[in-house]
Amino acid sequence: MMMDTHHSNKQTKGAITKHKIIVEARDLFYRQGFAATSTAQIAKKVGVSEAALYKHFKGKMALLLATVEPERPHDQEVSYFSTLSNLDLLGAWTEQLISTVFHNRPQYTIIFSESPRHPELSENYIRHLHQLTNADKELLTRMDKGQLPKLDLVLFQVGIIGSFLAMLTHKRIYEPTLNLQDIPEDIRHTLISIVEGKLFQQ
Amino acid sequence: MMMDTHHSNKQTKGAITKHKIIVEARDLFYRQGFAATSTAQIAKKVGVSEAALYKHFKGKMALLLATVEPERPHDQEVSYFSTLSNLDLLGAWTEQLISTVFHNRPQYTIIFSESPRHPELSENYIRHLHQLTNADKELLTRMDKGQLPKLDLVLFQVGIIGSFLAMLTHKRIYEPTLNLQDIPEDIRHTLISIVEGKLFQQ
DNA sequence: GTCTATAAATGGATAGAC
DNA sequence: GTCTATCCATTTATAGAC
Repeated sequence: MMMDTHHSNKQTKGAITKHKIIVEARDLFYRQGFAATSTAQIAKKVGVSEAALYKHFKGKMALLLATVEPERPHDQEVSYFSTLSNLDLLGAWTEQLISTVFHNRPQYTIIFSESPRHPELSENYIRHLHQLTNADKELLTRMDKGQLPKLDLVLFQVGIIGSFLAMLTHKRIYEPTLNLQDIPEDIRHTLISIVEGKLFQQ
Repeated sequence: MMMDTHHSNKQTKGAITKHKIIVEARDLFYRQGFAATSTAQIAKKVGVSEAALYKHFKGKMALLLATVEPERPHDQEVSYFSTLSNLDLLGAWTEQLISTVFHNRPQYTIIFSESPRHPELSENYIRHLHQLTNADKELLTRMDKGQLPKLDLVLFQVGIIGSFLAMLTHKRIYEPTLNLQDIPEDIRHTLISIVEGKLFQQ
């Protein structure tokens, strides 16, 4: 009845089904939005009955929460970041951030678009955004030492992610054929330039 | 039956009702999202029956389209912008952009969040974003002359707006008591610094 | 132009058999 | 753990009276 949520390896039949449900629900929430997606549609896509779906999740809301767990970025060693110049550190920080967001687009898109309506989601959101990577820590250290100007890193991060997701959406709308396997070069360039402060520098 | 949609002055009773419907629907779409808002809820808030609502709009979709018409920014004279230094022009451009977005938050929020799902909305979106202000034109002129680096202005604009809306949402979530009558200073500062390229400049 | 009443379909969620 | 069948509230939208 409780399923083996404490296992990360999906071995039992039930766990496999549960995982499938999460994957398909995430895809639908991402593409159609939470409210516009019905549990019937999810069940159909997974190939199970709605009743089965409700054995794995208490409700649609519990399912939403399960779909937004982002994977951690491939974090580098602290020592690596500490060797970088300010500019290179900022570049590496940005690269890591947008790479993480890009490879977890569905999760981030769902969180950013549904958070205002679902406070439960915000908790998840801050839990991840506030979890500092080594690049974050190195940035904060240098801000403390006065080597970099101080700013609200979380707010800035939110801004960068919001900007990134908006540009990706824009491109998808006007180039529907676009295959988004890699981060489009113009978007990457714009973001890196923004962070490194050379957007309108001559 | 067709109402006087060609008049901008809301004089007749029907037109007043129609305007009220748009205002209340916009507010609900903004706060709850399109899919999560029912026509019954809108009608109740306006104080009319659903049937009346459907006399003014063919369907929920037509109503959505009616809610996202942004007002034009208070555009300055070209001569004003042409006197500015590059940095001041960028500052003025950003100020005008975020001011327009801020005072039409519901419209921009709805457009940005619902566009991926509703292609009809995208047309509206590009119609407005592509409509160049005088500040836009001056920027493009200087890019052409090589006085400023060239970049995709629309994509950049989308990025700035996405960033702005995300930061506003972030603040609203973590400071629910916040009275958003003016643009929060930290957000304005972050955006201006981004555009002027002095975010991490020392 | 606005109402009441209602159609017709779909929404989330559960009971109970296997 | 999964199914069929079903409950009941809500959904968009319309018919027809006033």
